[in-house]
Amino acid sequence: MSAVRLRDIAERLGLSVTTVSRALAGYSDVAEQTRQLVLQTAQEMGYYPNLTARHLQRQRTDTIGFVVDIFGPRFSDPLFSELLAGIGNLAAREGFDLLVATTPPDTDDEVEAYRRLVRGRRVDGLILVRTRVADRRVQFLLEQQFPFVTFGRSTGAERFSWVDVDGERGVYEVVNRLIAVGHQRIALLQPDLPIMFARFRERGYRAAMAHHDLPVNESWIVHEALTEDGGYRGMQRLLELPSPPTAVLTNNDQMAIGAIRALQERGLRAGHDVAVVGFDDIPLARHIHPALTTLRQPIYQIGQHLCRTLIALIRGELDEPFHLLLQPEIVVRESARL
Amino acid sequence: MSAVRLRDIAERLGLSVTTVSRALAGYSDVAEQTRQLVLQTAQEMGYYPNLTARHLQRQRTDTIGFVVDIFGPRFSDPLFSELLAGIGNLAAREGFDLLVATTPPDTDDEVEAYRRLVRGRRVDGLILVRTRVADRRVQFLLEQQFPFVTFGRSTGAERFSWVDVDGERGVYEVVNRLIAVGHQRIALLQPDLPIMFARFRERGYRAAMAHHDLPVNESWIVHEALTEDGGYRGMQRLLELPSPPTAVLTNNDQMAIGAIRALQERGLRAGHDVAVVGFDDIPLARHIHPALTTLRQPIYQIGQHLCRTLIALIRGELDEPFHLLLQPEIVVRESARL
DNA sequence: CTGTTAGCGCTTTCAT
DNA sequence: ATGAAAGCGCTAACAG
Repeated sequence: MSAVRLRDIAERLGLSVTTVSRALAGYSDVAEQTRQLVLQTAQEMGYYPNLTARHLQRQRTDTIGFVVDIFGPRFSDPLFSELLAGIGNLAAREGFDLLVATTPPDTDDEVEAYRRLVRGRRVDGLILVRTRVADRRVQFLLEQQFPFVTFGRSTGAERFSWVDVDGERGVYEVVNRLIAVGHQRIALLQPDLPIMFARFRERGYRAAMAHHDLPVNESWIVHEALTEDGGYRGMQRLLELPSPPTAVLTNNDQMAIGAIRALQERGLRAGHDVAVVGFDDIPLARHIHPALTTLRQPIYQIGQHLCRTLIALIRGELDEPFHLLLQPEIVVRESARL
Repeated sequence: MSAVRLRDIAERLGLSVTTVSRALAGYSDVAEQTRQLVLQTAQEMGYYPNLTARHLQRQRTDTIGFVVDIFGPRFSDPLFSELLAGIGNLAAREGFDLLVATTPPDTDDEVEAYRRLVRGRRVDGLILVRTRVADRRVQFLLEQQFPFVTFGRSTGAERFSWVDVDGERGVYEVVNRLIAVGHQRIALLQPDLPIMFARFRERGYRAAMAHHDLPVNESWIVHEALTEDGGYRGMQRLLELPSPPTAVLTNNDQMAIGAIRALQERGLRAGHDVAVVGFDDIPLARHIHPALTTLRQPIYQIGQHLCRTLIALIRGELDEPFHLLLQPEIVVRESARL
C-alpha cells in the first residue's frame, strides 16, 4: 500500500530520479535499454505518479470545475445528469478531472465556492450554467481573468465564451404555431429567479404575440419554481383567471407535467382543452400521458461543447471567445397539437 | 491576477514565510500584533493559499471521489442529481471537495478511473454506488485498503462500510399486499445488469410468493434497461404471455412509467387492469397520471449518510465498518391500489 | 545519455 | 516570538 515514488525506483536501479522521470515520460534522450528497465521496474513496483505533486510542479491541475446551483434538498433534475455525462465523458477523454461543487444559488456560499476554486487554483477552468441577469459569477470570473465557459448568455457585452440554445426563436416559433391553430390567450410559466434563458424566451413570446397584434395580459405571465410543483401552482393560478388561457408554455418539462396535473384535477385535458408546451425534452417526455409537446435541447452535446470549449481555452488554443447558438427542435406530441 | 504567495507577504513585511504561515493558521506562538499585521496584509494583497501545494505538504487532498456509471449518452437519472446534492452539500460543509468521474460501467475505463484516483492519490476516499455482484471495484478498493463507502451491499463477507435500502423487505411487503388484494400473477421487471439491489428485491419477491404458496413463472421475471424504454419493452413482453401478470413491480420509477405507457397503448389502465409499482419515488412520481405507487428511498439523506461516513473513515474516526440499512416507505397512489 | 540542482508553495520540526 | 531548514513528489533547465 505504501506509495511507490520515483525515488524508490531510482534507488532500486541506481539511477537518478530525473532519469526515471524522463524514461517514464517517454523522452527521447534516454537509452532504450534504460527505458525498458525503468518501465519494467515501475510496473513491478506498482508505481503510479502522485498527481498532486505533478500538479504543483506543472502549475496546472488538469481539472475543470463545475458549480451546481442546488435548490433545496429535493434537487431532482433529469437534465443535470445528462449534462454532467456530456461534460464528464469528454473531460475524461481529454485527460481532465471534473470537480463538482454544489451550492445554493446567489448566496455568500456560492461566492465563496468560486473564490476557493479560482483563487486557490483548485481548477484550471470553470463551467457555469443557468446564467443569471447581472450574474455576479460571470462578473467575478471576468475580473479574475479566469478561463470559463457558460451555458447561457448573459447581460452586458462581456466577452467570454458561451454555448446557448436559442429559446427566443424557439418560443417565437411555437407561439406562432399556437396562434396558427387558433390560440389567442397564451400564457407563459416563468421561473421565480432571474435566469437569462427565461428572459430570452419571454422576448420571443412577446414578439410573436405582437407580430399577430395579440394583446399580452400580464397575468398570463406567472413566476414559479422550475419544478413540477411550480408548474402545478402556476397552472392553478392561470385557471383562476376570469378567462383562462387556452395554451401554456413552460420553462421546462417538469413544470409542464405539473401544469398538466393541475388541468387534470379540474377535469381538463392537456392537448384538448388547454395546450401545454414544455422545454428540454427529457426522456420521460414521450412516455407520460399525454406525451409532452416540447422544445428539445440536445443537452448531452451541449455538455460536450462546453467542455471542449473550456479545454481549448485552457490550452490557449482560443484566440476569440467562442459562441455557439443552437436551435431547439420543436417536438410535437399530444399535449399541444401544432 | 498573478498569484500572491506566502513569500510575497513575508517579503513585504520583512518576516519569514514560516511566521506568516503560522499567523494565518492561527497558531498561538505568534505575537498578537504580528498576527494582525499579517492578517491585514494578506487581506490587502488578496492572498489565498495554493491548495495544491497545501495538499502535497499535508499528504491529503481533502477531496472525495465519486465515480458514476454512465449508460449511454442519454443518461437521465432524476435520482442522481439528488444524491449528488446530498453528498456535495455535506462535503462542502466539512471542507471537502468532490471529484466526479464518469465512466461506462464494468469496462477497462472504469478500472482505470479507479486506479487513477486511488493510486494517483487524487482523492482521500471514494463513494461507490450501484454495487454489483462480485464487484471488482469493491475488490480493488479492499485490496488497496483505500477508504470507501458504498450505496448498496455486496456479495461476500467483505468488511467495509455501506448504506443501503432494504429492498428485500420492501418488495416482500409490497408483494404481500398485492396478494392480499387478490393478485396472483405478479411480475418483476429487473435490470439487465447484475446490480445487487435487484438481487435483494428479487429475493423479497420470491419469498413473498413462496410464503403464499404461489408459483413463480420465470417468464414473469424480465430483464431490461433501467429506463422508460426498458420498462416499456419489458411490459410489452409480459403482455405477450399467454396469461399476462396482473401486477408488475419495477426497479425504478422510470421503468414503471415506461410500463404504464405499454399498458396504455393496449387500452389497459395501470391501477385498474394491471397494478404497477415503481421504486424510488422521484418527485415526478406523484405528478404523472396515474400517480405512481412506489417504494421511496430517501435519496438526499442517503447521500449525506454516505458522505458523512466516508469523512469519518478518512479521519480515522471509525473503528468498525459502518452499516446502515434503511427501510423504504411504501407510497400508495393510483398505479397500484394496496 | 545521465546526473546535479533548483523549485513549484506550503507546513512543520527544531533552534534561537 | 521568530526564522532557518527540510521536505512533500514531481519536472525541467542545464551541465557534463
